[in-house]
Amino acid sequence: MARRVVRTPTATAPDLDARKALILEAVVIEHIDSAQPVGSSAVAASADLDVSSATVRSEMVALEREGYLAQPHTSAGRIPTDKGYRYFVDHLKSGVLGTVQQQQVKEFFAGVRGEVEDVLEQTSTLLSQLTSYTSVVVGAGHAHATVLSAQLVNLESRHHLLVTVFSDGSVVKHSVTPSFVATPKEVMEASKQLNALLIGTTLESRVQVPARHDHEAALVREAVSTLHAQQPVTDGEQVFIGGSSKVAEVFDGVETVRQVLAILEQELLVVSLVQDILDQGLSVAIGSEHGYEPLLACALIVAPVTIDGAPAGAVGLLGPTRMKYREAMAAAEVVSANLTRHFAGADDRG
Amino acid sequence: MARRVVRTPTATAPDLDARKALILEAVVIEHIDSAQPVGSSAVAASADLDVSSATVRSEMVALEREGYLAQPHTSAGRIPTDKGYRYFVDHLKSGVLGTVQQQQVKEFFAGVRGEVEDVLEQTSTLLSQLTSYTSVVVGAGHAHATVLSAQLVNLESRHHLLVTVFSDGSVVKHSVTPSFVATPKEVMEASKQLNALLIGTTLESRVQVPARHDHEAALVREAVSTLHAQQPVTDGEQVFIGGSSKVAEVFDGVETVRQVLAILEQELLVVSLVQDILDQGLSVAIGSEHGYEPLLACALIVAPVTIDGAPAGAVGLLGPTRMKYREAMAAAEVVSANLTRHFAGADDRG
DNA sequence: GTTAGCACTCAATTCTACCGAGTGCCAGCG
DNA sequence: CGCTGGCACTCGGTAGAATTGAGTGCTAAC
Repeated sequence: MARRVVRTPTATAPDLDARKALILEAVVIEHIDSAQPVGSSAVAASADLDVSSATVRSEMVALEREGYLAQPHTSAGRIPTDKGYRYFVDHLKSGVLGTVQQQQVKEFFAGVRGEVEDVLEQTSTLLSQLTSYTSVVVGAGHAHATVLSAQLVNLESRHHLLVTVFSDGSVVKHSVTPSFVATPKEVMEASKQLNALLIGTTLESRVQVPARHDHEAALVREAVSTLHAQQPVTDGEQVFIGGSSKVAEVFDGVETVRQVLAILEQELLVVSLVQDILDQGLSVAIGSEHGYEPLLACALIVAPVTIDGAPAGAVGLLGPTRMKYREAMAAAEVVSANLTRHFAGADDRG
Repeated sequence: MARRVVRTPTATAPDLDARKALILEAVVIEHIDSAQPVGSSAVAASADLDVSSATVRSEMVALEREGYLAQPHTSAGRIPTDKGYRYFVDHLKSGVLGTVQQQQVKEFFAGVRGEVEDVLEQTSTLLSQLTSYTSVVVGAGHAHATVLSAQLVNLESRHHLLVTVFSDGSVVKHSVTPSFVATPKEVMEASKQLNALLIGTTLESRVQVPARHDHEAALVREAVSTLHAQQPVTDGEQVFIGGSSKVAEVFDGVETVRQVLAILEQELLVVSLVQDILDQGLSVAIGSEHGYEPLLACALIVAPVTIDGAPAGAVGLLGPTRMKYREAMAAAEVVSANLTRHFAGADDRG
């Protein structure tokens, strides 16, 4: 596991003097736009500071010495470092979505309905369409949800299904295959006992299982142990990744594309990545900040989604470090806000 | 929608004379291996026909005239056309898996357990690891499965969950949100009625719903209509795609990678693609054969999975037309056979 | 029917020269 | 003292020319 850099956004930025800040900003903006190193004359022309390119140059060497800019090679322009992007992002005035996108979001949330999973999945598609970056939508696990109902259904001979409904609306099933064939009556009885036993508990609660030796008790024991065998923290979590084809668009270099795709395949890793960033109180992790080497070329924007104030997941956007932060952050924030509102208002509507 | 070419494997191959067949085979094998046009001298050296390169050349012009080979430009070697690959595949002696892979499959199926979905998902990872191609695993929908149990659970105020268990072991949930708040007693009563009404039916059955105007009847009506609103054919189907990062490895050209990834994102399309190929009785679709233009550069290998003789899904491998057919087909077949066996034997084991 | 020989083709590679964007430095200026 | 115009220098990228070499098609001879 790579080293993790813990930092808060504010502690990082010892505030450059106004002119340096303007120059840095100009370089970042221009480089995001052109994907090319930015020269002093371009900066002198674009930013509204009335100085010559020579002055810009001398400021640039300072910025480079302080670690905000880098030079791919002598006699090329400058490109921002991760630290440079960080400064840029920390001093970014929050942007607004384009009107087209606003409309798209509005229509989407007006029309979306159905189960939570479906909504999250469609949201991930929406986000990636809004921004043309790959989106990551994480739905929180049901570690703290309580059991509303547990039911044992016989499929065939020794194969039963334990179907558990949680207070957060999630439904999970587990196979229960004891070493004996139970009668329908025994299954029904076990089902009743399971209901009595499990309702109101969470996956973390310990449950007193009957120690008797009859079939019902055996079924109940097996069902409970199967249910609790699942990892409470990670297992219930859902990840929806939208627009993975965008990876091939926004990153250059087949190898980078491959690496990023490989990361996205490991959903657990993606979840913990997003979680880490949220835990650090960040909304953007740039390059080395998230500590995963294969994602050095990436920036990850996250925005939490809450239900009744409690964290219920997050939406994220994955792009190159030179991504369009303002637009992407706006999109993530708007979508997470809409999602939060959608879930809060879900009961009151149809 | 692009034109679909329907053909059976045997009808396509008017059997080339022995020497041409050998030459074609040599070109295909060599090109799969080297990814480069194959010259006459290479063929003369490799294949065990004792002729000179000049003879091979004159045969090659014939093969080109008949559409089995193509020349990227004059003074380059030959590469196989889709038709050439088709001939090659149709005359392929079925290969065997490498011992490492055999071991891997054995260990996997010895150790795998859990719900069908989990098994399928892990299988897709396995397949892609075995072959370093992207895998597609399709689980059949439950159009013909009968309802084993239906239960209505109240989440909060007007938000209920209809949880339906099918005979194929699948569990689906649907939100039921009537315009009134029902009492716990009403919900329980509705749940009972739903059970009585739905058990034994399929999603395609029409069900007689009560026409009464009380809360129970309204709940039942809403629940049944919600359940039947789902598309029986497509909705229950599951797709698991493994190793999408392999796309970036085996295809060259960012644009191709992007297109293939974009296709893979549309899961419904992938399902119907696999289904189409199976319906044609093929096990491999090469280039234009599957009729999707963005996949012109692809070949797709499929192998059906059955439960008790009935189709229960399929496993597939997606690679470039110059993929390693023998190994990949062997992998797909072995895995599909193991999967079939796994599901057949699921009841008898733990 | 097969083959050795040969002229020809053409993508890929290498080399060279050159261009120009951009830099660092410095002397002069307000 | 900070800014600026000027200038020499660097170095990646490009364009063109020359070269290479794998591979072909053709033909005459076996």
